[in-house]
Amino acid sequence: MVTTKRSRQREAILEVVQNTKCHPTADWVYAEVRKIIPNISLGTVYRNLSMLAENGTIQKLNIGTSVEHFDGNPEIHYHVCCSDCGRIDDIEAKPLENINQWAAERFSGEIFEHYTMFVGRCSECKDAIN
Amino acid sequence: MVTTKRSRQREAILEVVQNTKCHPTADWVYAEVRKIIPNISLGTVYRNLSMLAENGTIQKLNIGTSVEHFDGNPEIHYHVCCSDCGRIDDIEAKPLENINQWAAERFSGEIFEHYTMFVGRCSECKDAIN
DNA sequence: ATAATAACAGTAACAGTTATCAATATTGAA
DNA sequence: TTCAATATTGATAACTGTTACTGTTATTAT
Repeated sequence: MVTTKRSRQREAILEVVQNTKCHPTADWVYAEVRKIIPNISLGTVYRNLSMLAENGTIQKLNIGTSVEHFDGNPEIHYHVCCSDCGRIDDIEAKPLENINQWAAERFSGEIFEHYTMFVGRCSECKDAIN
Repeated sequence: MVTTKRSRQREAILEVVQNTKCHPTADWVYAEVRKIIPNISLGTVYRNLSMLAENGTIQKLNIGTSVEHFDGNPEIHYHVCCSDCGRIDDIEAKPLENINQWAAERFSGEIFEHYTMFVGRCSECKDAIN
């Protein structure tokens, strides 16, 4: 039987990811968690982020770069990547389910779900221009 | 002044990418091009794929894995990734431009464009089930 | 032909991530 | 409480996909 034991490291990692809106990378989480547990290892951060994503507590995002990002909100939702500063913001809305139907009508197989990434300019960078 | 010189390697790479519908990785292209130019180097494949994507002849795709894929069709369009076999198919339609407007209404910044990746089951895998 | 230089093959370096392993921490039962 | 079983850890090596470097080769304009 495979049980799961709690660990202070995992709990700290989860707290860091849940308490930011910045859709962090493993490295960013590592730097933050080290403020709480200074000798935590990077491998532990990776291992636990994957574990938490696997069991649906958080989600792993693919934002179009080669680096993986994480989201403390496990609900699937859209994101915007600012083309000026790279920041990732949420689109506060439910995914458009009818798009799956639209795609299915144009595809010979089946459609289950979709992921959409917007590219834009965040409000801060927009303001900075003017 | 920066000129561009033709090369047999680049032309072979382009032909391989344009003559497949499989949205290949650099490694796959490398294997194919070696059938034409056996001693071509992997670095050359990467260099030219990037160059061709940069100048808009082909496009670099991010399909949600850590590996980059390429598409001989430079027009932006949607894709479906088969959750059974991993194959990537095109959705034969223009991107839904009004989605940008929809997103902009739910976001404090600006929206320029979007990328959508569908997850589904290709027709072959669908048939294989029955 | 020739000079200038873009592109090459081969290979080392790099970044992000995963795997390995002995030591440590957590857990449930005695 | 102690204690045995074992999940998790820190440290580090290994791995993967990609990029950078370097001396040589191929393309191009003159």
